[in-house]
Amino acid sequence: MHAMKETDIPDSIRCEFEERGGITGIVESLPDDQVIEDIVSVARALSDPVRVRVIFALSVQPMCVCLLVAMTGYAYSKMSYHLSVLKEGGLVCARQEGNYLIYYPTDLGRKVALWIG
Amino acid sequence: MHAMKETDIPDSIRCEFEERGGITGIVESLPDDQVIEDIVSVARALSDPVRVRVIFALSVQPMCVCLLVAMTGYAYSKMSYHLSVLKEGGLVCARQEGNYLIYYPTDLGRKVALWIG
DNA sequence: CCATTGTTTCAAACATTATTGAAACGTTGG
DNA sequence: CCAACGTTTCAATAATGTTTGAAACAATGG
Repeated sequence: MHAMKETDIPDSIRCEFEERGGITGIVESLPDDQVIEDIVSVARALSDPVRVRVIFALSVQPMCVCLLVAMTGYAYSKMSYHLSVLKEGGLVCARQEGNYLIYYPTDLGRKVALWIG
Repeated sequence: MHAMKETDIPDSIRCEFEERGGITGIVESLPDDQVIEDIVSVARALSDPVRVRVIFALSVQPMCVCLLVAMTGYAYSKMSYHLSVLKEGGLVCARQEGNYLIYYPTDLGRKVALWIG
């Protein structure tokens, strides 16, 4: 009879691997699903050059959409879309001032802009 | 004649905005394109839960693809694809050992795993 | 040399995101 | 109330990303 083997593992890592409790042990040491999802949504927000520029610009100073549009040359609808992705990722928010919407980074947005800078 | 106006700006930000050199000044203070692209490629690498789990797992300990496959239940080709995205983002690399490829985090990968954890 | 094992590559199907222009919404000033 | 302005929403299209299974590759052991 052949022994029941979990998975073949190269010698160089088997020992360390088993000390850590094998697959089960490692899986248990990973962050839970909610944390993973939060990381992913921030990462998604930063995974487009338009949005990275916008969040850097906003962390220099809050701006209305019309300024962002003037700065980038993009259409309003495009900018609006990207701002909404940044908002969903929790990186920016906005306050209304008269006819204008002024976007600015959240605390998280500021932290992230510092990290990646 | 109507004056040539750059863009209408709400009062609450005009002053600060002009002190910073207007659009030109702000654009100049942004990171240059290459830096932005690097940020985007790291962010893209982290913008999928599979990959976030993999990079956490690898920073617990280096693993061959077969272990990652056993750990997640994904097909080899799928895992291989995600590993290649992580590699392009500069977060992981691999060394060959006999028949096995053992993936491990780069310095950047380790830093990132610490930050986001 | 052959068969096996671990891994990658490829092309096709599929799913998610991004871009566009037009229309709608809310606020302001006349 | 009406017109103008800043902004968002929507639906259609275009572009990217992801998944799948089959085939190819490279290293190992017989």
